[in-house]
Amino acid sequence: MHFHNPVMDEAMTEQPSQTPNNKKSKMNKRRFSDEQIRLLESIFESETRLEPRKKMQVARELGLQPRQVAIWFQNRRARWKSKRIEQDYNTLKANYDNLESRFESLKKEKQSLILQMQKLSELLAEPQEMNKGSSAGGGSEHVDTKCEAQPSCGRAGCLGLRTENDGDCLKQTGQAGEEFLMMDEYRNEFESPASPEKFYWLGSFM
DNA sequence: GTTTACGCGAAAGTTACATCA
DNA sequence: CGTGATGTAACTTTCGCGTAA
Repeated sequence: MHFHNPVMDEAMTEQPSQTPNNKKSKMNKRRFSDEQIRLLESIFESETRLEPRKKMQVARELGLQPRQVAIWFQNRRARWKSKRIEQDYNTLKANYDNLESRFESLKKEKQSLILQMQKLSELLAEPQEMNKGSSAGGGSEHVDTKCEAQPSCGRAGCLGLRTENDGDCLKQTGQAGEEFLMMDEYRNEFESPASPEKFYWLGSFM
């Protein structure tokens, strides 16, 4: 199969010059015919690079200069690459957006859990306030006076649920405080999950 | 075995032109 | 018809690789 090539007829006959001066002049640039493009595309589908022999053969078949075929393949590879980069970008962006929205909902969930915890602490603290006057009450839970001094103590052991180790509740309170502090740091750390490192770190929780 | 010069082809970027809204 | 945007053929520059001397 041979193609008539208007490009060859009108411009290439006078040897597409390499000199920049001629470039501008009368290089009557013509697009390749649909048939030529169709064949080039079908070849490109199976091989994105042409061996010199194959290039000559294709050029002969299409009625083009081997150089034209080579250039077409170069340009086609470039187009293919930029398209792939665009696709990769879209995929990554979709993944990122998805992750970000999950992160946002987890953040909200965390906030509501913290709120719940605070309310529960307050609820559990109320009976202790009432028991203050009657510490000799039969069968009542042991109330740690150190704990009363630390209303913010949110640890289970300090919520009137006595444990082996809550002898020194102050110490635990300190730890709990640090824990909340850390949570704040954590929140600040992730207020803007835009940096790749943070993004990576976040990934380990998902 | 190494160094050097050379040719070739590819990638990346640019230019010039055709086409279309 | 003129114009800006877009697509693409062709070009230039740069680099890496293979090869012969």
